[in-house]
Order: sequence, then C-alpha cells, then structure tokens
Amino acid sequence: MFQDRLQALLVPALQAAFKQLFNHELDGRSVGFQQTRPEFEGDVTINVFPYLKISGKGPEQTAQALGEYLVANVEVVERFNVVKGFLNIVISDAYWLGFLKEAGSKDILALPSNGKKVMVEYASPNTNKPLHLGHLRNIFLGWSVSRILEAAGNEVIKVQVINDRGIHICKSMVAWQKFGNGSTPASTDLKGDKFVGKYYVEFDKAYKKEIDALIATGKSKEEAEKEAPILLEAQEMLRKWEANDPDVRALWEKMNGWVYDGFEKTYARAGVSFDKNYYESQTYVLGKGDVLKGMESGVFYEKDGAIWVDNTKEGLDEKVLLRRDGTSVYMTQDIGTAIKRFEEFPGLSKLIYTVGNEQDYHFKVLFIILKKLGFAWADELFHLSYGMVDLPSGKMKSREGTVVDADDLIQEVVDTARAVTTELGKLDDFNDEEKTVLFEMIGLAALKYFLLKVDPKKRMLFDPAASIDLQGHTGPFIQYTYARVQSLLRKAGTMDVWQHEHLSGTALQPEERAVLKLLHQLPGVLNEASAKLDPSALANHTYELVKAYNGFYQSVPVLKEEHAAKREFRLELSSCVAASVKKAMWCLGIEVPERM
RNA sequence: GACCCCGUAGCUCAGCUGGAUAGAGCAGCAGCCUUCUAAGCUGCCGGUCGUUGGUUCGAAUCCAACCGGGGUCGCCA
Repeated sequence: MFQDRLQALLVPALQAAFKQLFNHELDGRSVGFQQTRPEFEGDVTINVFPYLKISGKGPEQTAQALGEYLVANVEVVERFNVVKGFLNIVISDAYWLGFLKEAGSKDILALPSNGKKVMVEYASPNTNKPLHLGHLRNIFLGWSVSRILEAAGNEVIKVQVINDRGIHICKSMVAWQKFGNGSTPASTDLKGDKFVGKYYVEFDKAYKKEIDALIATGKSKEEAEKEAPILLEAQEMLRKWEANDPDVRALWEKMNGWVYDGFEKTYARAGVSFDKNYYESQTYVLGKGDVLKGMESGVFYEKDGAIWVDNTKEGLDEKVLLRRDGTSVYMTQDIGTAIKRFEEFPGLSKLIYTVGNEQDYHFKVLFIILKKLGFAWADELFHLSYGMVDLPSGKMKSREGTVVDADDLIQEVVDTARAVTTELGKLDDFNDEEKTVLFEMIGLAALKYFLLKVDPKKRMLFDPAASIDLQGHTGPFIQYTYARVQSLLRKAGTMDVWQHEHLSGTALQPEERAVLKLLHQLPGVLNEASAKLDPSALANHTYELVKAYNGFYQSVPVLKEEHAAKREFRLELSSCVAASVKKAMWCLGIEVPERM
C-alpha cells in the first residue's frame, strides 16, 4: 500500500536518526505520523513531544535535528519546517509523480488476495411483511461490507436467512383464507410481499375486533388476547404446519412464493443479491443435537427439565437452550446453523452477521456458547451490529403506520432524481431508456450514500428531505465529479503516454498535491474499512477526495493547459481519480454514470 | 433495578489507537458561468465537544461519577 510504502521509507530513517543523534534504539511501531494541518507547509507531520525524554532537548531543537537528518538522508524528503513540537515534512514532487505513475496503470483499490473465505449474512427478512427502511440500512451495509472485503482480497459468500416459518406467516395465511376470496397478487396487481403483508394487517384488525368483542362479554384483556378465535386458528395452522399437513404446507408454499417474488424485485432494484439462501423452515431443527452433545460433555446443565447454559462467569446470565418439552429456542437453531455453515464451507475463516444492535446480547451469548462447545472458529464470528434508523417523528412503529416502505422510498428518491435532473436540462441527447437508467442510478446513489456515510454502529436519523438531496456531501455529488472527469477524458481524445520526466522543474500545484495525497491514502482507508467492517470510512474519504478534485478542477486548467506534459499529467491525475472513485463507489454498491 | 450503546455548530454527521487556533454538509448571508459539466467553486456566519472531577507536558479523544436519550435483560422470535 502506498501509505505504508511512504512510511517504510521514513521509519527506518527515523530509527537511524535516533541512533545517530540520540544514541537510542527507536521502536518503529511507536512512530506516529499525522496529516499536516492545511495551514502549514508539509505532507506528513511528526509530533516530537513523546521523544523529548530521549533527545534530552527542547521540542524545537529535537524537531530541527530530526528534520535536518531526514533531508540529508532520505531522498523523498524535500524540506521541513518546525512549528512548536511539530516537524512538518515536505515530500518531493518526484515521489508524488512516481506514485501517480504507478497508480495510473492499475486499480489501487484491488488489494492482493489473502486466500480467506468470509461469509456475510444480511437482510434476513420475515415473510409476513414487506421490507422497510431498517432493512435497507441492513441490506446496503451487508452488501457494501461484502464488496469491501472482496476488494480487500477475500473470497466472500453472501447469504440470508429467510424467516419463512412461524406464527407470523400463519396469521397471513389464516387471514387470506378468510378474507382473500381467492385473490392473488396477479389478480390484484399487488407486489407479492405487499399482498401477503396486507393479510397480516387484516389478521391484526380482525384479531383486535375479536378481542374487543370478548372484553365486552366480560373477559379480561389477557383472557381475550389468548382466546380470540382467529388467533386459535393461526395457532392451529402452525401445529398443522409442523405436522406436515399437506394443505397447510401447500398454502404456505404458495404464499411464501408470492413473498419471495416481491423480495426479489426489491433486491434487484436495490442492486443486491445472495449466493445462498437459508430458510428457517429448514434450519430450525438444527442445533438440538449439538446442545445435547454439550449436555453430555458437561458444557451445559439440566434444571427443571430444561437445558441451560451458565454464562455468569462471563458477566452474563443463564440461558435456556432446550425447553422442558425438548423443543428449541431461537438460540438453539443459531448454534446449529453456525455449525452447519462451517461444515458446508470447510475453508471458511470468518462469519459476519449483519443484524441490528438490539440483538447485541443474543450474539454475545451465541459466540460464547460456540466457544464453550470447543469450536476454534468461534473466535472468527462477528456481529456487525448497526444502529436503528429513526425518523424525524421518532421511532418507526408498524402499529402507528410510521414504517417507511422500502419500495416506496426507492421510488421516491428516483422520482426526485428525475425531477432535479430534468430541471437541470443536461439530457438533450439521452433517449428514454438511458434516462431511466440514469435516474435509477442517481436516486439509489443518494439513498445508499445517505445510509452508508454514517458509522454503522450509531443510531441515525433518516431525514427524507436530506436523503434525496443531490448536493453537498451526497452520492450524486460524487457521481457528478466522476461524470465531469469522463467528459474531460472524452474531450481529450486519445491520451499521449504521460512522461513525468518532462515535468521536472515544474512544481506541483497545491491543488494537485492535495488530490494526490488523498488518492495516496485511499488504499489504506479501504484496508481500514475492511478491518473495521465500516463502509462509512470509505464513503467519507471518497467524499474528501472528490471535494479536493473539484477544487483542483475549478482552479487548475487541464485541457486548456498549454504545457503538454502538464496537460497529460493532469489528465492522468483526473483519470486515476475517476477510476478510484468508481471502484470506491463499487465498494459501496453505488454505480457511477458516464454523463449526468 | 442490572448491563450495553450514544450525547461535537440551528439541523445531520466527521474527528475518538491522547497532540497544533475542533472539521464537513445542510440551513442563512455575500460573491463566481462569452472559459474543460455551476449537481460545482470561493468567502462569511455559527461550537462551555452533555456536566463535574481525575490521569497527562497535553483530553472532544482515556478513567470515574452524574444528567439526558436509546437498547437489552422470556422455557418469545
């Protein structure tokens, strides 16, 4: 990586300097470089305060001595200045030009393969309801993390677990049987997941009505909630499902089929996909045997007929793993599913669960249990925990109808992209199909970038107006810069091979240097994003890069530059920025247009 | 009640493995298109970094307490 390479030039030199100047063996890992603040001249800064005890001199003298040593002994160190305890180092133009020379010929965001296989789980919807804004944060996050890991050299397997079984879908099934009159998504022109979701709501309405009726006959609220006939019907449906009743299974297959059809459409529009789907109807039987084995080996214990795990030593609680009647809980199947995955994918080195932070405790417990069961890979499990998405009105609540539907939201941002883009009137030679593609691209960029630029761990506020904003710190702003460069490159026609030798003696402009520095840092940022599973780091840095490029574009001529070598250099710089931005956006699941 | 997360400009967020006068975007104000895409650029305005203590040469960053917001604590999923 370029950032590392520059440090690789400086660190040994610093160690040598400490040896010679202060007779001290410096630990290379302890050297901290920082960005030089823009108001001072320099590319990297070393804070010498930590070394004063070693040097036995004041901060200025220490910095001065180190600076002089570096200039004399390191080729890429051009000059330096000292401000208080800060040694600001100027790296030579030749270094930056050499960097561009190398970067220009390759994808600087393609890190070498590390031979690791990583599984990323995300989305994981229930089949009784359509996807909403919360799912979108999850889906975009999971997708982006997958892409980032891929760029960073891993082989990635993307999976989802579909919660296709349970009382929730039975409720939809009962309601459809009662009120559906044989209608289908096709006959009502509804998307399949919306159609099934509608009957889930219908169930709830009927259920509430029955509760009220029962209360009117003198039952308590609790009794009424338990005895409402429609609920009993749903519970009966679940029992029949578990008993493999052919009619119930057929209905279940049919309605879930509708839902998958709807989900597929949403995924396709959102631009995400999976390598493998797991279905809870198949995984919910897993784990029982593993728990029993753990029971035998003394990892778990029996109390009141149920099987428990004791995590009090780890600062957690006791937790049931098998009920007294021998049936599973949620944890049980998660244990089994994790084990199954490592069996199915023998080389798997990491498993990442993209799940909201309300399940922090659950995953803590899950990972401890797997560790106790003796699986070495338990250390490689990771809960990619993300914060909730709030609305300006507060939390999303399905009961209050404040849930933001995923399809509606996507449609809204695309519509806004259409309106704004049409207003700007740059699309004279686009045909209708090209326009449609562009509006999708811009709208989704706005939405995805809005959700991805925030640290995933943090709860975030979703402001609908800001999410479709196309100016400032947004996806479309980044797309715009890319399109701008493409326009430049088209106008430039075929580029001459860039000869940086011809540039010697012509100093880099500050704007050029700023862009080069940000570009230089980009691979390191990708690495960091990959290590922390945090797309926001990459999103924010790409914005910085693009902003710096726009500053360059505004004040430094490219095509109009008369000095041929400078023109070619600036075109190369532009081209390299565009390619890197495109790849960074790819890592976020955002496409960039050639024109907009 | 116990445990976990969060609290930075009017709003939304960066910065948090300690370091220079705390940065963006939006909103507001003022400029820049006969010139490579103005979805842009430049400038101004705006901050007791929740509060109080502590550690340190140095704290938005680390520690403690408190205040405020959220989450989790089921033989639910």
